[in-house]
Amino acid sequence: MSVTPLRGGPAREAELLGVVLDVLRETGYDRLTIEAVAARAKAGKHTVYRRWPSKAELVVAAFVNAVSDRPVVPDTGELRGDLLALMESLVGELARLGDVIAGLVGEILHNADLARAVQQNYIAGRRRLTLEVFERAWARGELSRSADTDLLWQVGPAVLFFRALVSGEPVDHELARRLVDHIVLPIALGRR
Amino acid sequence: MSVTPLRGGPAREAELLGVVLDVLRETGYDRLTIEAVAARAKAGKHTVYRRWPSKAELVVAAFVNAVSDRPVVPDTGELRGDLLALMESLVGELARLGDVIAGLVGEILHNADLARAVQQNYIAGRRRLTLEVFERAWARGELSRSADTDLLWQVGPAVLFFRALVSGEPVDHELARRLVDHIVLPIALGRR
Amino acid sequence: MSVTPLRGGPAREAELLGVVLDVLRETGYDRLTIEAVAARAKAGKHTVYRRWPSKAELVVAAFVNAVSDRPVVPDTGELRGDLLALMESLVGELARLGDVIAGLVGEILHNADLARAVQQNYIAGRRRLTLEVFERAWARGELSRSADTDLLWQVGPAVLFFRALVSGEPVDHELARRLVDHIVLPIALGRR
Amino acid sequence: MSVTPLRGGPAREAELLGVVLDVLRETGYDRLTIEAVAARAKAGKHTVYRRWPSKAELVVAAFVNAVSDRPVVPDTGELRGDLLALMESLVGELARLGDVIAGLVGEILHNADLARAVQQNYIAGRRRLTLEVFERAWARGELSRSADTDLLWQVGPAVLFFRALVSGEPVDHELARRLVDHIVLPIALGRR
DNA sequence: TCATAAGCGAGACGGTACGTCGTGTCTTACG
DNA sequence: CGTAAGACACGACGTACCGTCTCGCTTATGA
Repeated sequence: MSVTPLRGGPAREAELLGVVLDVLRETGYDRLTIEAVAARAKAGKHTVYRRWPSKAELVVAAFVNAVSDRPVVPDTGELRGDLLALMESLVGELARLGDVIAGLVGEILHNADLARAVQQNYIAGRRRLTLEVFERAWARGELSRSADTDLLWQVGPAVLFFRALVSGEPVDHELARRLVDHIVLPIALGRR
Repeated sequence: MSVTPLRGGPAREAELLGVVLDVLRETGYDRLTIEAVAARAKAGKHTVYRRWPSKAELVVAAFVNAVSDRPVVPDTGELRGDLLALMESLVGELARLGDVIAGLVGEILHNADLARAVQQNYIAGRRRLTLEVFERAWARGELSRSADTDLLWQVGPAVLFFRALVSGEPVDHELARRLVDHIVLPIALGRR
Repeated sequence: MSVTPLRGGPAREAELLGVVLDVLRETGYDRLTIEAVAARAKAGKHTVYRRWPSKAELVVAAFVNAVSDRPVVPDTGELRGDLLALMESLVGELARLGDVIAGLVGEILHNADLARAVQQNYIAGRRRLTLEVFERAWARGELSRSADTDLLWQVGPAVLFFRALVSGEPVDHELARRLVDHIVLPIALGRR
Repeated sequence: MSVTPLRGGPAREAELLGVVLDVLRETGYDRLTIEAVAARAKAGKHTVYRRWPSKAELVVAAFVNAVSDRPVVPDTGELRGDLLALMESLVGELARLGDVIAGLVGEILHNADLARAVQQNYIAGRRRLTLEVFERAWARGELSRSADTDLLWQVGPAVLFFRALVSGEPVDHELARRLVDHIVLPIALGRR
């Protein structure tokens, strides 16, 4: 007379996506195998295919699931503090999800659905967050009227991505600080 | 008095790498198949494997081959012109090789050899080129003494990559100009 | 209340083995290819390899399957009739399975498992059958007490094999009759 | 006007054929590889292919070469002695060339050239030898007028082949003696 | 005496088959 | 019913041989 919950249901789903992240970290996107994911999760392949029809969608789901707990907009009362907080959260995110993002990059150009998913579930959020920070600075009178914020917002993320995924240089607190103090903040404030 | 190539040797090699670029553009890294490359080049699989032991090394070779004709250092006599020329050459490169680079990104984190190859054959060259531009500007007295050139050089490439590979926004002349005029040049000159 | 076969299981198996016989007849053992068998049966290679791990075992299985419906012991009430019946069944078997047996011969010396399989699944049965015929003849008082039946039983099969597989001479009813009347029967009866 | 010997010519040829026998003995016909033969003989593949255009012809050549020193017709003055000598030489031959013959058997049915080569270079010789023995016995008055010599001559070889190549039973002096004393000689002499 | 041609070892080449593994679909048996 | 398990047709993996083909190198005259 007990209610039978849909066996595992959403919990099982999260479990599977967690396994996807693990496998991605260990082997990379190209060598990730749906069979391996199912095996490690002690699931049948059908249970995976029923939910996500392809490797790309599976990995996107894992990615979206992992970034869905969006960081709260920081509000330190000062542009520099807000920017540093944003950069720090990105640094942490890259440490956790660098592999996932790297794998997705290879697909984005050949998969419009994936491109849209990343754009809407990830980029847009980051952009929004940073623009809010700029808006608050504008309201406080900190922001230079000439700052190209639509370009400026992505300088920080872009450099972090570039170093993490392409050039292989370290991505850490010190880098975040240099980016803010030597590039983003001077441009935003309109002075060097 | 003609040089006798070792039975098609280097010529065949370039031919194969050209096919790799074609296939990459059409299908992306993940779905690139050595069998498909061999078939399209009317080569036996062994002919491919003899030269490049894995898909990753094959694609790296295609990439290195495609970028090996390095752009000459531009010298317009003015920092802005030099930076614009650098950005323009990058824009063109991304149009030609965006897919290849995207594919490589997914592997870099899991393949130290590949990371090194990209670093040495690509990143280092771009970095050198840009730093030379900064040095000439310094010699001309254009460059601010406080500019963090070691970070600054990669702002342009990073944003271009970010937009081309991740956010999917357009990468064109206008973007190159905005990057130079709104971000890189102000920081380099030390004024807004 | 019907027996549910395991998804095509045994039926598919017999189908595959039939294809093996066809291919053997057309091309011979050396040129038989597992890929060709799978293709002709519209099966994946895995479906073949799952059941038989090597070409030799596959061919043995096809052979055993083809001879598994053992001929009934003939009982004509007279030694000559029994022997003729045995020879005739052999003649037919050689017509059907000569190629298969020929292929196996090349492997028997280098494959103990195969040797045992042929010995137990084929030779032993033929031997048993013939010795029963001799026993009945003995019971009837037809058989010479000095007949070396352990050697004699294989004279017929040996000559048929020799002609079918080695010397290429015809193997037919007339040969069977000559073998019985000129060799085996005289020795068995103890008179010429 | 001397004939130019093809460098190393016949000697190298015999050497290669010797290697073929070795490889056959070790691996069997099906797994014999022209590449392996060439490698072991430190020869280029071309050197092998120049002389023998296929595996079957190569092996036939090795076989013919190995049996080309035909045994002299024994003449012990008595049918039993002659037959024993013939059988003994066959027993030895099977020990040396069983593998080669086994391999050939698998091809004979699908290769008319091979069939003819074996027939002419091997079977015919054996047959001739044995019939001569029977003729001498006839001349001496030993042979029954009713003996079917055309069939009888191959009883011995057939049983030896059958046991060596198919049933795997031992082939030795004792077997040779039993064959002569219990089968061939009684039939030949027309008494039991 | 020397080029010169042939045989040679070596091995690259375009292919085919190997035996393994992953794909995405489907079926079975269980709880 | 949703699931774990895994068979299935398919096709790519990376390796090994196929039979053809060029390479240089030797070697042995016959110009």
